[in-house]
Amino acid sequence: MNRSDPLSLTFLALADSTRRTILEQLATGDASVVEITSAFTLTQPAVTKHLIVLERAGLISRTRDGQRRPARFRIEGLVPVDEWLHRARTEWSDRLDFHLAQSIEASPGN
Amino acid sequence: MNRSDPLSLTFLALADSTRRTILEQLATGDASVVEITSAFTLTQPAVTKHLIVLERAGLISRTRDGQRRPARFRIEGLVPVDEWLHRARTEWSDRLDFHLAQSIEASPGN
DNA sequence: AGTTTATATAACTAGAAAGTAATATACAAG
DNA sequence: CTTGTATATTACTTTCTAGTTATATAAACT
Repeated sequence: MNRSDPLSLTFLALADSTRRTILEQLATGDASVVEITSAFTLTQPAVTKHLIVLERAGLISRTRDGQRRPARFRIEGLVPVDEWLHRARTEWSDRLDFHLAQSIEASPGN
Repeated sequence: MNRSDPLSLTFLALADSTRRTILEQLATGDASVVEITSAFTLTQPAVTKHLIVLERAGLISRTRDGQRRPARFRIEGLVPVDEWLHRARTEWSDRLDFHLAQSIEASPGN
């Protein structure tokens, strides 16, 4: 298997503190590439690349404002991650509980 | 910034469908390297490497059973991700709502 | 039209990640 | 103590990622 499926792309986009910080900044409002760049010790092309990663992950959209192309946080992009986590916490922990119970039943003294 | 902080390590570990499948398998109970390997078309060293990535991310622990070193799913390892997501969904969406409200207030007709 | 400003693209480098085959280690069992 | 089995490690290759500088494109402004 590889890491080019949508969920992997989203997890991958989040696996970088620079990109998470960009999302945090975007939560305060849309921001242009120049504005985002000024928050880091990074060059403009580096920021543009991060935005491409975030966009492919569905975590931002790009708009148009004159010659600027501001980025906008897409909170819906987090839904698949949220759903995966929810499954892990519910279904899986059920199963974990089940197997734990089995072990206890099978243990000496039962 | 880089991607060696704990949260990035966890997101990175999850950004691979093979590793997510391993976690899913472990949710049905502990499994040895050989058992995990048999579920994939991968060599044993490749699986060992994936387990190391999952362990560094805090998502599994390794136990000892004779010559086997079964892996065990650590559901607690998901807590930091869960917290990050929760912050994003609550605080951030509050701020997003706030800025949206500001835009509406500032718009012509108000 | 020419200049400035914002963003994107190209070409490149350095380092990390995922995989392999081959080998070493460690424990179990005759 | 030798053999078999489970896992780890080493050495290597390939691909991907993040960053750079330099340049191209595109819109805005005189």
